[in-house]
Amino acid sequence: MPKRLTIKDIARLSGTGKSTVSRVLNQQGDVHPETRKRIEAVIEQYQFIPSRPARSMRVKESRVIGIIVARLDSAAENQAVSAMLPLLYQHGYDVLILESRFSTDKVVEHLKVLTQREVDGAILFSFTELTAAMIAGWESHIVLMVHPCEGFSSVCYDDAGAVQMLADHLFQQGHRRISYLGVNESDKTTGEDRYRAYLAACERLSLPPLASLGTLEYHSGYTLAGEVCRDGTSAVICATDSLALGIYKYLGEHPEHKITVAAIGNTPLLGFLFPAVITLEFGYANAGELAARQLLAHLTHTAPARTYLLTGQLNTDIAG
Amino acid sequence: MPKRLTIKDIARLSGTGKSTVSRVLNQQGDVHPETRKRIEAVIEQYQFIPSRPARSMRVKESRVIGIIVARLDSAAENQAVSAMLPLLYQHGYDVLILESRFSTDKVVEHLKVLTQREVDGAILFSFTELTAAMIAGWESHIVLMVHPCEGFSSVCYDDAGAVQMLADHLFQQGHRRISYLGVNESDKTTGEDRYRAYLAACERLSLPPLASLGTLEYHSGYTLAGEVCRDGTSAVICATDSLALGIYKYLGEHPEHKITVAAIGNTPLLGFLFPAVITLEFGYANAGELAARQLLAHLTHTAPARTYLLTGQLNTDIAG
DNA sequence: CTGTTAGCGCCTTCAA
DNA sequence: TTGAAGGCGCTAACAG
Repeated sequence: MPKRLTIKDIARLSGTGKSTVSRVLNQQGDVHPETRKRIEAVIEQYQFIPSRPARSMRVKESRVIGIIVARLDSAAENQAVSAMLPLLYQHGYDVLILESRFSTDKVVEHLKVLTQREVDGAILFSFTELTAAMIAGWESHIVLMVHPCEGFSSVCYDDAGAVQMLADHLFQQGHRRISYLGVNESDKTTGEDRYRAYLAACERLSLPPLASLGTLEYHSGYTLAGEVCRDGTSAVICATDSLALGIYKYLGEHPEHKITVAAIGNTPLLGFLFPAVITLEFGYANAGELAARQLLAHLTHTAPARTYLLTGQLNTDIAG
Repeated sequence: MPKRLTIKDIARLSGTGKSTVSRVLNQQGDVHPETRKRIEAVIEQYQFIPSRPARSMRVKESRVIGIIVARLDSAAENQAVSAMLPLLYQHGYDVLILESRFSTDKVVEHLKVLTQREVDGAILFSFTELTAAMIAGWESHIVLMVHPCEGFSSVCYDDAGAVQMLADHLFQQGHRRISYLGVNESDKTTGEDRYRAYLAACERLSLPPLASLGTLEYHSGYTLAGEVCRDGTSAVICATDSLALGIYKYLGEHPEHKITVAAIGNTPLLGFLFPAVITLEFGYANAGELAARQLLAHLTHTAPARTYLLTGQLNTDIAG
């Protein structure tokens, strides 16, 4: 056990005082270039790393940020988190990951824990039921994902634009019976917003709407598939890639239907199993990076709250 | 800003000294029941939480543990991690999650970071290339997942037993041509161990082996499917659930084959899309919990290194 | 430009 | 059983 060195040690080793060492460590104040070199050499030689707890205690900032995901096993959230981590670590922050499972209770509980842990900031994957009141007090050091909220920074997806893009694309391909398989409107973005956009698209393109709304799971897609694959439907837009998987299962059992499937999402599996699918994906990684940067901005110079709206990208690899 | 209280404050508030408060906080030493009650009341009333940095500094233990996963988006790893988190948090540990992407370089780098952060322990999702040398020094406070290592605690899966179980099951169902779709032997557990077990099973059951080895991705399963779906093969064992997805894609395009698919893994998607699949799953959540408990054991009372070998469970919902 | 000093909040002797 | 005192490693005045 080499017993970690302290700044006092390296002060002695480089023949200076603690404060000078501290100054070069935090690159603040003026230090004579030569003394600096000398100190840096010693630091390098002994691989000295200042103690975080000691620094935290003194400075009253933990250098920790919390991330509350809805589900640890969500592909989209995972991609976003993967993009955040390197950035945050790189800026010297530790990251605590918590899971809400879409429970507002869990969120407020986690937020309380994060407060107790004195974290410097947080990134929260939000959802419909979450109200501004639940995150009150965090405005200056939190960024929301997916769901915006007045007065808070957030990075969200352009749900309406996505459905619109999908509908237009299918229309251009000649489809005149485009139905929609979605999610219950109680979910604001994935449910209501996307459904509304579908209805609007039908209106705009003068198409007869045919839709069915269920839950997020692929089971729901399978169950509801029959309701949208009829009346001469030639294409269906799915609010979610898992829903599309459900439909494909249905189509596999009902080969008489010749239907084009389009979906929002980016499970690579979907495109692999069913190459004909048309997919629109938001850049989740990109979103994560944006969120992390915005949070960092909040933490360094008090930046104003800002909302990013990410637009999707069409993905029609195989289908002509 | 209510400005956090310190133990000094609550000492004053409860009319005692700092040390007494500290004693009840750490439930150590003898404290008069009455004084204790009084202090606890104040603590409760003000929702007092002692400062972690201050405690860490004094006690020289960070109460942080690191988890290095191979891939953030691995379903199996996610399940395991989900099980660890609550346990660890519950015991007062913060958790840092890092991603290795199967790179030994990343692992040693992360391990170094964890050392610098003075974490108390770590859980590492290991893989073939990882050698004992790379994790030297961690023996007393690390637990490995998936791959065992001499002198270190680990929780692993009984790969050989799993393949054996699958083979026996298929044999009992009357299959006499059972082929194998696996992973390159350069991967010790998923590759070599499972393949060897398949060969052994063939030997034992006097069946002619027919196997093909590729990579972990489902693309590989699709590509190699043709090589194992012939010579009268009636069933194929897949080393991995993703491989099974590849086979199913192939089978979908070659309906002339009537083949039973069995696989190790538990992607719920697989069973949903192809209910006839026979699946053997290790309890990943269970594994995670075990690992967390073992690490906690190491951290509290220096427990001896120990290896857990988890056996799988057959899953044949639909298939008769 | 640099060293000295004084705590940050907590735990741990050491007396009382 | 309890309080006072000391110091963990670091930063931020404050003198030089």
